[in-house]
Amino acid sequence: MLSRASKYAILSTLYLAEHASKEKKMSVKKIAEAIDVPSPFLAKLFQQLVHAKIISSIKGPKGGFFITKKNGEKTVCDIIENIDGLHKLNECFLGLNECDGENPCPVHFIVEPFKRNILGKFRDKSIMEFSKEVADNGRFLTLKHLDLD
Amino acid sequence: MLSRASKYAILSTLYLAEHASKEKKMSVKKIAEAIDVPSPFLAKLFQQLVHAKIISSIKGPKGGFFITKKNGEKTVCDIIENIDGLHKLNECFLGLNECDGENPCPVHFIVEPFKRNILGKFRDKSIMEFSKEVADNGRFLTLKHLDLD
DNA sequence: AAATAAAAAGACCTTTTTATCTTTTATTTA
DNA sequence: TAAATAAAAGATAAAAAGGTCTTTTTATTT
Repeated sequence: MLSRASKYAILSTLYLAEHASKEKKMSVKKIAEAIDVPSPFLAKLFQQLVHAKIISSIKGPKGGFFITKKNGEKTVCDIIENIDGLHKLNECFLGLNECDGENPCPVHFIVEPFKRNILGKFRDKSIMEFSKEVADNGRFLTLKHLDLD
Repeated sequence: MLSRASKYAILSTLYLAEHASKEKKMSVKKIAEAIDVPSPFLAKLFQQLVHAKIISSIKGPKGGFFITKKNGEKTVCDIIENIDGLHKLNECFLGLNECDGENPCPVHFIVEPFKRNILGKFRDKSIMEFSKEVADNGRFLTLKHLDLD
């Protein structure tokens, strides 16, 4: 449904939102290590996110990435739109070109409510709100293998 | 979520279930045309499905693919398992390695019920039952651009 | 038996996605 | 102002997915 690129972008943006600010910028390398994604790949993604004004960056020593108040008003939808394109979230689960209430695929009425639900979540909550929720609930965002015992 | 290969395999198996039988076998070419998928690619997929005893085939003139009563007892889950592997249906929506009720990703509680739902549908209904449902509801299974006006 | 039709098998090609490497540019600090 | 640091930009490489082609095998029909 989502490409790995979008997933990386979402996770690292949420990570940024929680852990960085204009006063505490973070380098790609640190973020990549924290959530365990390949750092040159993440660097590329961040270029796109900066371009789309979803995150901010400053070059040079003490530089890095961070999220401004304005950035934080963007949504996860904006991330997906800029990396994968929103259609990726809307495609028919079985790949039919025309699949809607009028002409549904065999699983349309199972998939459709889910899509509406997740799209709503991604569109109606700002990244800052989303990030706050994640932090409040103590959720991890890393791809690392957690050692829970 | 599902690869194109799995989607092709599901659609064409359901198509077979509805339109072919031991008495009326169908060639790859005809099926590929009917649902508009690349026929050499479908041929490859069908090899795997025959191997997994999800569909049957006879070589030579008047040969082709069809579904026996025994075949029809298999499920869509079986198809997915043989083409993509079932894990594809179970992966975390945001790509986290460990994502469950104990340690949920930010959208886990939206995604999990949906996954249970669709997995149930794919596992508890046989291909024959599934196909009957599709036929009864007059659903189309083609990837073609339908001319509805 | 020969011709033919269809699937099986396997090699091969193309495109997309994922990932890396190198060079350039901007910023800071000593 | 030089050295160091970090992102930007762009070229390249590797892997996976998607798709095609050719040859072989099997079965049927004439």
